Amino acid sequence: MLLTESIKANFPVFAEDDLLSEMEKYCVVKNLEVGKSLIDIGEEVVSVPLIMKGTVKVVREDADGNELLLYYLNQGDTCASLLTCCMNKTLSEVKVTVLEDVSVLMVPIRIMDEWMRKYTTWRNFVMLSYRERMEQLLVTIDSIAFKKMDERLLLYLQQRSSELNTNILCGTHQEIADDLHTSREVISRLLKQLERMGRINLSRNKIEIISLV
DNA sequence: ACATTAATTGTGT
DNA sequence: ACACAATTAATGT
Repeated sequence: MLLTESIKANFPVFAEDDLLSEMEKYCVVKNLEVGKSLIDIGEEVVSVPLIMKGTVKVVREDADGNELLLYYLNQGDTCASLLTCCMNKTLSEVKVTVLEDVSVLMVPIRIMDEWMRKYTTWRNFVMLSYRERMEQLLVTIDSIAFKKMDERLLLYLQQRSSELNTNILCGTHQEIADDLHTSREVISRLLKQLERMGRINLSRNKIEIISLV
């Protein structure tokens, strides 16, 4: 009842009553605070999170613990990588950590096979999540491979502001630098340039976007 | 309200 | 990349 309502509110695509009542029956809501981990690399994927509120960060990691940002997930999103792990019954390829307190709907893996067959809306949701994530990752990979840092930063700001649907991004220059694998100074200087061009406004822990085009 | 401290940001080399 | 200065926010008194 209450759960169904919040599912509807956050994932309007799930309109089928049967699917909704099964969700109500099998899924659980998890609330996690900043810094908590949803899943780590190598762990078994027992359920897939649908984000109802908050933000998480999905990363890969190399042997020495250097993190590679894959993508952020916000309200209405789910993790494409975990979906594949789920369907192939493989261990998690990614680490998912909470960036802003989240409330997630955990969909148990065992029920998903059935839903894929039974519910068109579920299947479509999964496929769409894949497609969108794949497209976004391709753009990101292109920018890593072919673009200079100034353009990569621009793309980063664009992606984050459109994901969150806001002109104001919170966080430090250091965090951006970590995401883009560069030094804080480089980011500070590039941001300063953008500010001088009148395209953003800077203040502590905050970037206000005026125009990125 | 003021002083102290810590964190973040700016800049020259 | 490093070193240091400047600025800002947080905290104690």
